[in-house]
Amino acid sequence: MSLTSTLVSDTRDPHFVNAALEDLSGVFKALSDPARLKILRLLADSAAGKCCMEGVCGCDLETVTQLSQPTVSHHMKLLVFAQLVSAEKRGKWMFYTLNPDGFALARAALELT
Amino acid sequence: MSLTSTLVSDTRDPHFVNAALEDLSGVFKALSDPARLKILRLLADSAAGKCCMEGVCGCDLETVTQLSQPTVSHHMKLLVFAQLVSAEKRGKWMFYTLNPDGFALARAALELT
DNA sequence: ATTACACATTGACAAACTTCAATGTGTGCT
DNA sequence: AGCACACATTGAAGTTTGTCAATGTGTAAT
Repeated sequence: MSLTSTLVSDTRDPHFVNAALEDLSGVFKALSDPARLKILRLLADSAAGKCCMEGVCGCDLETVTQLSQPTVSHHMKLLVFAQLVSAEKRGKWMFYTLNPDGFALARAALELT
Repeated sequence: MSLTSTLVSDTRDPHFVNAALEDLSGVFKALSDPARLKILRLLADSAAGKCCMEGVCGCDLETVTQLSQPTVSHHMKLLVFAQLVSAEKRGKWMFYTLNPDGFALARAALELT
């Protein structure tokens, strides 16, 4: 079952509720690290006002976050898995852009108040 | 600085940005555990349609989450600290209700897409 | 081919997290 | 006073997470 499919599932079905809870905790876990939040903010800022789907490459994220290359790679893997970020390989570089899917799931889950 | 004060701060001020990032990661961390998500969902459901500010007591949360009393107490402490939940002592019981502040902060942070 | 670069993976380690048993604190009842 | 109940705190065990050095993989240039 995909992450997004749980969004439109019958939330009274215990199976879907639990699945959604698992996916949700993964999304929020991905959001729960300062380094990853900084990365997301950078991706959001770089996306604004530029031409279509440019993205930010991994090596730039190393300099911004002051983290090692394996650590950045690890963080991006989590963000992509949580569908908060999309990754696209172009030549030697990986370009990252925000993925609305994870954000939509998180936002929907926060509609409790 | 309080959690909510960062909501209305100038987000271009690096000091406030970093403070907000720290608080944010705390809120999302509080949201990143399945047991705590289940608790929040229960609080939301119990709040709907009932008379003003009744709340759910801790002992009921033990039975719902199938967790020990110290574990539930630990989770509630985190949720209250993240301002996702408000706690009120009435007699022997602690009554918990959703706190909109933490949810508002989280929602505001997700407005990146 | 060789070199250089960007990224992924592995292994390891310290820190943080989740959980519970044991114990402490406060409240209300008899 | 004494007891029972609800919750908090402490201490400990097992798991997960964040981080980096070392190494592997793939791409583009010389």
